Amino acid sequence: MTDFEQLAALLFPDVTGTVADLEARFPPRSLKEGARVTRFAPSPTGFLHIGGLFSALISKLNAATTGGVFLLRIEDTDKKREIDDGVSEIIRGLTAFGIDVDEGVIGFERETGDYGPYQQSHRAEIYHTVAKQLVEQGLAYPCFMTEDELAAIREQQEAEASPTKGIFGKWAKYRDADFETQKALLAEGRPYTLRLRSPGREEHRISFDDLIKGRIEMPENVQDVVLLKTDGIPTYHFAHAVDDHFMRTTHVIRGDEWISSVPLHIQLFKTCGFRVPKYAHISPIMKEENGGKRKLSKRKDPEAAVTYYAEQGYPKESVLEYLLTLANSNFEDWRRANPTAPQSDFPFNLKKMSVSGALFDLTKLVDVSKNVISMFTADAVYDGARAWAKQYDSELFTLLDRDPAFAKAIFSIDRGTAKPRKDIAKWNEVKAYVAYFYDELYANDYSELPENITPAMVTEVLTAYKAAYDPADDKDTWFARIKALCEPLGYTPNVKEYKKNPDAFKGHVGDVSTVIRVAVTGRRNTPDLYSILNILGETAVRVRLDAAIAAFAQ
RNA sequence: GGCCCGGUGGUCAAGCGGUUAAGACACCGCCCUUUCACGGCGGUAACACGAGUUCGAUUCUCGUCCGGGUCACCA
Repeated sequence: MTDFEQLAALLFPDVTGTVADLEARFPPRSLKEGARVTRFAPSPTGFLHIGGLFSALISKLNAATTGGVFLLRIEDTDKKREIDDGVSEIIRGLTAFGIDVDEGVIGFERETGDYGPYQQSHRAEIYHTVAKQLVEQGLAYPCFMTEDELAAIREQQEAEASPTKGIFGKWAKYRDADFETQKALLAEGRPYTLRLRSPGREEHRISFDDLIKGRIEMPENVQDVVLLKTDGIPTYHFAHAVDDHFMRTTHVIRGDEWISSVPLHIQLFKTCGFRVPKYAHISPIMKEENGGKRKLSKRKDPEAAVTYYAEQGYPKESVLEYLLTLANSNFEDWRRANPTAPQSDFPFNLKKMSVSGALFDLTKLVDVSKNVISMFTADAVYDGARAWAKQYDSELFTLLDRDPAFAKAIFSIDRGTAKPRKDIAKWNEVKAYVAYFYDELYANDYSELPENITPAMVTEVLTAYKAAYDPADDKDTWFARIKALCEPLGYTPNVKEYKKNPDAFKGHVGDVSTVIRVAVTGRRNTPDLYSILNILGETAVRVRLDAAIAAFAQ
């Protein structure tokens, strides 16, 4: 037995299997040519970030459009930062936006697929098996440096303005320790980390082709990075190499904050004897702040959390649709050409992703969402609004739930036409939109009446209209009736005529309509009045008309 | 500071050596119209800067400036 082998046996007495066993246990996938295996690998440290959702979406799309596999892996190797409900939080966020995983973690302690476990905290045996092999081959070594020593080194490197920092060269105190020393230290029970014995040379440069950013050239990694922490848990880097190899990930899609560690990752894959996956680094979603750009921050920006969109009541389709416009700029063209096609039909292309970070534009989201909702059926609007209200607005929920047909009738106004209304961008706007249809929400002080309408005019118009009102009218007769009201009262049914000769009339048919509209809805601006009257029904209309007449009686 | 990446209207963005420099959002105006919304038409507004290369640079090269990322036993 070589010293390395003896050391490995000492370090990993519990490891019985070999890397070859793992290769057999997690064989290459039999997928059709070109199928991509992608993954979303968040750590459960808080709410799901909109940037996380974005990269999950991209990964999902890549797998889906190539007939591959999209898997969810939980990177819970840092128990300090972990939060209790972290995993559920992530899964809730993903499913809320319809991003279903093909494989991996699907719930608390629940997972599906043959390449698991998919939670890193359950994969210790796998990491240790690989680590052991690395030690046997002399590619990794135990490092007994203390936190204090490390801190001192950092300080010194800082003072010397050393361009490359970290543990390498003369700083790597235990890199070349002989077996006797190691054995003695181990016997003492000294805590240690397992470090990579980096084969890199400072003057070497490597390059790789990022699927989004293109060819990138960087210095080779020379640092003896930590592979296993003192507690035996792997660092991100080591876990990434091991997991993405044995889960047979073909395309690693992640935020571009990782780009600077790609040289390390490539080196890790190679020294482990793994094939290097393809990388695609996504630019972060940014926010504007006093003229500058910065990453959306979990702390400062409520809109960073995906829950924000659910709370506001943006349908998931809207958020996805917006994210897609950020992802592929030709998405909007495609959407115009295919207004009703499901998003999954869009031929997503990684290569068309923007290289630089986009500012998150809430205004644009609102516009996108209005378009999305305008394509919904009344039933879908009802369902969306009701589901939202159930959680966030009990008063609205009660109203909606009480009479579905009534609510759907409201949502049906102008819906399904070539030019649907676009009044609603998110469900929290629904209450205001439907308010005057419900006596519980309806309040009218007639303050919306325009300045030029006098109380006397209100009284005469309303009295006349009340007499003429016939709920059985179809739309044309209804409007004809209103026009007929005009002349006896001194208004003109012809707006153009009024504009030509404003002094000859008290007003025009628009003013008459406005009086009725305000009397019945309390608003100057509403959708089609005829529809509103119909939905309200004769009784309610008459009650409101009478109330208005009474209000202006004195 | 070292190492990377980026810089086209306010925002998202096409463009890849010769274009009147697309389009979308926002904004403004007009039209349609019983209000609003929708829709239609039109408008304001951009290649960070400086040198090269070239007959010709938004497109290529270099420099400057600006922005972002990263330099942990965090991911």
